Amino acid sequence: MAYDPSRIEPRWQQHWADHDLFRAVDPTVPGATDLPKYYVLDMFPYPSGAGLHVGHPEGYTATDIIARYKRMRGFNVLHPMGWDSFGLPAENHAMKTGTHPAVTTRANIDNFRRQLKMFGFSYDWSREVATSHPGYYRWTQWIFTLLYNRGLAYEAEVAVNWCPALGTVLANEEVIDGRSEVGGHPVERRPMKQWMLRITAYAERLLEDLDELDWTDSIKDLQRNWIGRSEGAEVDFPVVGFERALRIFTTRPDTMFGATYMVISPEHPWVRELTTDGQRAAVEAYVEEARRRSDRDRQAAKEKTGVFSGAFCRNPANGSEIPVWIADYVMMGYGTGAIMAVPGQDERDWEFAEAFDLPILRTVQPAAGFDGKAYTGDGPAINSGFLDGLGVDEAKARMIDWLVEQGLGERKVNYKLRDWLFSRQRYWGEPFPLLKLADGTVRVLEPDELPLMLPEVGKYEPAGTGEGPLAIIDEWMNVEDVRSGQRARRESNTMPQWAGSCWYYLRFLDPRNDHEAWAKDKESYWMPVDLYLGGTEHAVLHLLYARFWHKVLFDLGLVSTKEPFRKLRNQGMILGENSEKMSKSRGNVVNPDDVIRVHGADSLRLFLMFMGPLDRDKPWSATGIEGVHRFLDRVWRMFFDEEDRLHACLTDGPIDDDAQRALHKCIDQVSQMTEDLRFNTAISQMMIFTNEMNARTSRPRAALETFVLLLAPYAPHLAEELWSRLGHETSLIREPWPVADPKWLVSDTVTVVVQVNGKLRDQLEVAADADEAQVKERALASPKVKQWTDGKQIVKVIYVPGKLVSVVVK
RNA sequence: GCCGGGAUGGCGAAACGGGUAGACGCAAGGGACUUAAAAUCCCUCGGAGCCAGCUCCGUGCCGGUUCGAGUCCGGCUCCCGGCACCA
Repeated sequence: MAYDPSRIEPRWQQHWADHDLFRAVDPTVPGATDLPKYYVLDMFPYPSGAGLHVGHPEGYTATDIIARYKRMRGFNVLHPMGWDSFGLPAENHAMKTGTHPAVTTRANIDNFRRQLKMFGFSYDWSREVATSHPGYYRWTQWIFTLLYNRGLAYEAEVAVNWCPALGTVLANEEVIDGRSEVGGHPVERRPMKQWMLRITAYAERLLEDLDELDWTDSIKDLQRNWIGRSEGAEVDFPVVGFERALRIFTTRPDTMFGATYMVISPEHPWVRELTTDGQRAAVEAYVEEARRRSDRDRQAAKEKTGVFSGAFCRNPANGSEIPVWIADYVMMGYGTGAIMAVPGQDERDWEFAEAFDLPILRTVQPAAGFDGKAYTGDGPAINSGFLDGLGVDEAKARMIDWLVEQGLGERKVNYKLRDWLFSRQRYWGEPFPLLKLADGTVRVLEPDELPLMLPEVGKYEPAGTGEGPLAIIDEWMNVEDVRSGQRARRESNTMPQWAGSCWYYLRFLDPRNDHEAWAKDKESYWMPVDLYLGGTEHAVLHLLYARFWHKVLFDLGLVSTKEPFRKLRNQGMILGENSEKMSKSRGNVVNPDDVIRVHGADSLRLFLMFMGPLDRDKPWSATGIEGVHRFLDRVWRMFFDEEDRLHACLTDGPIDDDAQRALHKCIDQVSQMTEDLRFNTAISQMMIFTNEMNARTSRPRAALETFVLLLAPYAPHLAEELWSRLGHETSLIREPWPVADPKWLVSDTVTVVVQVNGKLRDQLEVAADADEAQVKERALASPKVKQWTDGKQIVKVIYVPGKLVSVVVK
């Protein structure tokens, strides 16, 4: 009987479930905290209608290997799974078919769960959560009230992507080149009242605390760039003929003597006042045009545009009067929405100055040989009064000191990070837990009023007014507030999909708690997440939002760690066989159901890990999976003969030295590589061991048993089957992980290579403890070496113990 | 443009305090077993040279450091991801 996963796998999955072997033991259970804890988490999926494709389980397999490995190493492992189940696809489906998104979502979740279970992942399914479940979103709403009460949630008029044809607001991702992704209708910017979260208040901490995290540098860099900290100064430029001064932000206060004009954004609140009558018509036309253009259009335009306001400012550095221009290359959302333009040292300003014939003055001496336009490098200040001769850094510091002294400005740090637009004009999301009372105040709901349930709606289309489908459910929208006795209106917007995923890792700690979002003692035991694995696509938004919420919860004393995810890794993408991204339209999607039917879950798990390094993109290969399947066949045949009996080659008694060396090398390598998430090479090591044993007519049973334990995290079904057929009556889930004995890791002899002038000329087998003189002597005596040294002068002989002898001749 | 990451056989990849380049696997070719096929097992498998023992070349390109460079340094090219008029 050959290896047949379809007979083995369902049985062991059943066994694990029946014996509840993956349950994480809560710290409230006596004795639980004697064990060290390990929290290993996957980024939970959105349960789409298409089901899993092979990309999903790549990361899940990696975390499952770690979860199983850590259990064997004696950890109390928390390894949960859930569903990020609010979201657009189910709502779009509802618009087409009228099916309630909850119904679609439930069916999709059932399908995802079924597929995940086929892989034999060791999730603690008793902790499953879904963000769209009222028992979950009740607490999402509660966290929103915490944010609100801290002043971190506010309503503001912000320019959003309004699509008149679709009658709805679109997210930035849904707008392609100024048109709607769906239907290709024009999209315009339109100010609308929206809920915002003040993530910018945490910008500095979100940046600083990255340092202590075990994340890859590339992800940290992505977040750092996104936060975009820059140091500089805010400076007041008095407006000629006005009582007021125009405040600008600059990172180059040292170049102030070279500021030859000013620019304010078309959205700047002073545009109207600063504009002179003579310029009014031109300015109004320009501002109107800028308003119509989407951000994307504005950014795509290469040519600088702008218009003179008619007003002048006085440059505080040198007293000169400089014109104030209005141009859309300055954005209202950053700094003060106004700049001093220094064309001599800024490429954008240079371009604008050239286009509109404005004066250019260099205030930094360009490096010798510089023949470009704006010079942004370092150099001594020139044409800059008291700064002349100073380098850029020193001149900046001196200028800021002077500005502060004169009361003209101050040191200032700015961030690119913007506050988080937190409302969506959608149905399938968390309703905002608040009431807008008749007296104009807002009351957030108390915990005992939650959850605020989503009402049933007749149709899922947007209201057409820019509001979501909830806006027209009159009996839900307009209520009497029992606590204040006032008439009140609810919020018709819902929260974005990011909301639920901001804190799910906390709910997993205490998923069935009806009284609080999580119990404090459970939180302090399990947190932080020790390993978090997911795709790079969430490198910025999800991870930044979750960190933000976590820090707020930390400030409120509700969590015990500053950061939620101690170690973060990203899995790469599984590409189609043609090395293109898998997609239905490309026809290269691989369905795990099919693969498991043919090869079994263990083969698929193993192949996903064997393809290459975890973090790299890798193309699928139908023959590749046959290869690992063959490996598992060979493992099987290492134990059993054709009649399905334990192989006659299996020998009892002590393990011979060769087998010991092979085994302990395998233990050593697999342990290290598993720990380092280098699963591809760990599997290679297991293949090497198997090849070696299969070549032998005597296979020490004790060595093979130990090998089964190494295999267990990777191919758990097969390992359990082997373990039980070797006579063990209990699952190997909690068998101790083998430990390599160092004495079998060193051999008596080592191969030393001999190089002459850097080229390999011979290899010597020498005793591991041979001394240097002895090895050198043998190397020089070798005929193959002599061939290259005869008649030459030996200049030097280098010896690297146990590795090589390098002979230098002339 | 800026910030990351990458480039090694026909293919996926190994080599991670500089020290035998190509482990392991796939594909391919040859052989054994078989009436035949599948499966399995064995052998070959970077390129070139009177393919025997051997020599030369070879890790995207050009230089450098070193006894010795896939690995370190300087300068490029191409590919992937992110940001993008952020003052």
